[in-house]
Formats: sequence, structure tokens, C-alpha cells
Amino acid sequence: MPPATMPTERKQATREKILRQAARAMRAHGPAGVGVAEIMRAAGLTHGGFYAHFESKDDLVTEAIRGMFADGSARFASRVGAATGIDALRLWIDSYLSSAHRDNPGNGCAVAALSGDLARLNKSARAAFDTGIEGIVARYMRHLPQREGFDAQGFALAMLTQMAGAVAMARAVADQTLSDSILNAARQSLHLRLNAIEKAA
Amino acid sequence: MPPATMPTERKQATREKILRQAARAMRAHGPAGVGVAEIMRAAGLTHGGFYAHFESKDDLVTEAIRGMFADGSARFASRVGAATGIDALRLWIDSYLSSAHRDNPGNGCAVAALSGDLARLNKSARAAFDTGIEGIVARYMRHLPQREGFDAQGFALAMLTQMAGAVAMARAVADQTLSDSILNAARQSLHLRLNAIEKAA
DNA sequence: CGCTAAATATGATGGTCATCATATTTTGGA
DNA sequence: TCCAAAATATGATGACCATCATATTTAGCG
Repeated sequence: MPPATMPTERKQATREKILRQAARAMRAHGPAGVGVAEIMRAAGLTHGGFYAHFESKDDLVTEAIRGMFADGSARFASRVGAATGIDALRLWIDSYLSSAHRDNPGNGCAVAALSGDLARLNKSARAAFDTGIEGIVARYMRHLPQREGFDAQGFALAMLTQMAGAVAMARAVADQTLSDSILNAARQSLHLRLNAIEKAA
Repeated sequence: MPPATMPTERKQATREKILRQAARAMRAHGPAGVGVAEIMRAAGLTHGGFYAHFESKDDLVTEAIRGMFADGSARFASRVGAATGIDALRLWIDSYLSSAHRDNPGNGCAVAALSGDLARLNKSARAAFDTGIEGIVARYMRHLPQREGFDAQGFALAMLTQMAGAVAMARAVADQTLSDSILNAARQSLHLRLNAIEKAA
């Protein structure tokens, strides 16, 4: 009989299946826009067993947010490949500000999908979000020059808010032409700024 | 007896009181995060009379969004005063990316407050949002140079997504220092871009 | 093959919400 | 002062949701 702190493999797998579906549904419909029963159904289970895996829905939200940022980290690595420095960021920007990302919030960036909801979530969810954002900023900074007179952290933050804001707004508007213009404008703007950084090297 | 198409003044005033409270509460807690009863209570009424003023909650949401953009237009004029051109935009950026705006979503910009929720709202609410965004872009463009080789509309869109994204993220994070850094980074970034536009004149 | 504990399912409970039918109050004119 | 119509209030209905108590199923071990 394994102790309670060492869950069996089946339970662990089920927990991860729930988390995956929760992360997808919450990015698509908002944490409050999806019910426990629906998540469990998507995971191929029924609603009652939920509390064997999570203390509460709030607990699930927090864990799902952590998972989203982990996914995002993997996505960055996969999209950027072997590129480094400004070139890596250029690849990432084009992938992020794409219609594919806009049209698939369930598998996309947590910041773009959830920024609006987070102010209404509890402390632990917001702490998980903070940690995730700090991770993203650190990642961007690794690809930015560290030199006098250039605020790499400030640039990373501005870049992230620009990208997430653009995708959120591109999802919000109803008119597709306007939506495409939003993505293109942000992409253009970021490439210009990266060119300026490179030239000033 | 006035015809139904000419509402009495009292009814009109009540309708506007409801709309004002709805706009405030929805920006603070999201359209789905506030109930009809709560809005009516904030307006000094009880929940049942609501349907004498609005067809449905969705109808209220749409009308409230329209009102938020009208407020935003007035706020821009008031903050910018007599300034024009890039100087006007500089004043607006500093006002928008302030802790005062971040800490008061109920009276702030609809784009920053609602972008995340809009993808989940119905068609008419999203159409009202589109119209509002087009108005903002037109306003920004009036203060930008119209010259060859400069995409004023693109810049206006990029500026709006940067600002709204930064405020949304500044509201989302729990750590106040990080939140302040986000606002400062976006402000810095926008001022640099405006300086470049001015210098290239 | 059968037993035990873990894992999952069923069904219920209390709460909240939008909506609406009906009742009461308020207003402005005779 | 009183009345009709408009404006607002009361209370109910059905739907949905998180949570939980209890029942059933499944997996591994003897």
C-alpha cells in the first residue's frame, strides 16, 4: 500500500488529463466560463470524482495556470529551434502574432488568454501567473543584448505586453480585416524595434 | 400620453443611471462577473424593473460598451487639453499608463478592461467594441503625421495594443513592483517610438 | 479466482443567476 | 384631491454550478 504522498500512476495520469483539458478550456472560455463537470467530461470522466484530484476549482485553476506556462516554454523552444539572440525573438514574434495563434486560444499563450481574468482570481492563481511572467521575461532577456544604456528587462516587458495585448485584441474584435491589421501592426512595430536594437550594437 | 417611442424623462434618466453603474461594474468585474440585481442595486433600484429598460442582459452589455467608449473619448479630450500632435499623444500615454488608471478599472479604458472578455460575448457587443476601437484609432491618427513611408494607422493600432496590453497585465499580476515595472516599460517604449517619429519629420 | 483499497460514478444540496408575472408606488393632469 | 398610466418592486421559476456523501467499478496481489 503506497503512502498517500506517492500517488499511483493511474491517478497521476488522470490528474494530468484533467489538467490538460482544464488548461485548454480555461484559455478558450475563461476560468469562470467553464464548469468542473464540463472539464471532467472532456477528460472522459464524470464530475463527482473531481475532488479526489483537486481540493477545489480554485486549486485546479492555479495548477492549470502553472501548466500553461510550462507549455509556453516548450512552445518557445520548439518554434525558435537553434536560433539565438534577436533572430530567435524575430521567429517567436512571427509565430506569436499569427492568425494560427489568434484562432487557437486553447493551446496558446496564457498571458494573452487570461490577463483579463486574472485580476478576478485568487491569490495563489495570481502568484502562479506572476511566476510565469517572470519566466517569460527571463527567457526573452536571454536573447537580448546586455549592454550599457539598454534596458533589457524593460524591453522584454514591453515586448510581452505588446504581443499579448495585440493577440487579446485581435481575438476580441469581430471584423476579421481589423483583426488581421492588429496582428500586422504589432508585428511590424516589434520588428522595427528589434532592428533598431541590432543596429545600435 | 406620450407614445412608446418617446420615453419620459424619468425613464430616460433611470436608464442612464443603470447604464452608468453597469459600465462601471462590468469593467471592474467583467460582464459575466456582475449580476443584474447587483447593477440595479448600485443604481438604487430593485432587480425586477430591469426589463422595463433593457431587453436582456446582453442588450445591457452592448449599450454599456457603447457608453464606455464615449466616456473614453471625453477622457482623452480632458487629459490632452489644448495639446495637439505628438505632444497630445505623450500626455495621453502618461495618463493611460498610470497607476491611477490601473487601480481604477471601473472608470478606465474599455479596451484594457474588456479585451479578454469580448471573445466570449455575442455579436452585437463585439460590433460595438469594433466601432469603439475604430474611433480610438481615428483619434490617434489625427495626432500623427500623415507622410510617405509612415503607416499612421499601423502605429495607432500598435500603440493601442501596447497600452491596453500593459494595463491589462499590470492589473493581472499580484506583485506591485512587477506591476509598476510593466507600466514603466510600456511608457518608456512608447515615448521612444514617438521621439523617433518626431525626429524623422 | 477473489479480496481489498484505490479510483471513479451517481445523485443530491444549497447557492446564484437571468428572466418574468404580478403587485405596488409614483407622476402629472383633470 | 383623485385617477389613469408609467415606473418600479416583490416574489417565483427554471437553469446552472461547486461541492460532497455515498455507491459502484477497477486494478493488483494472494
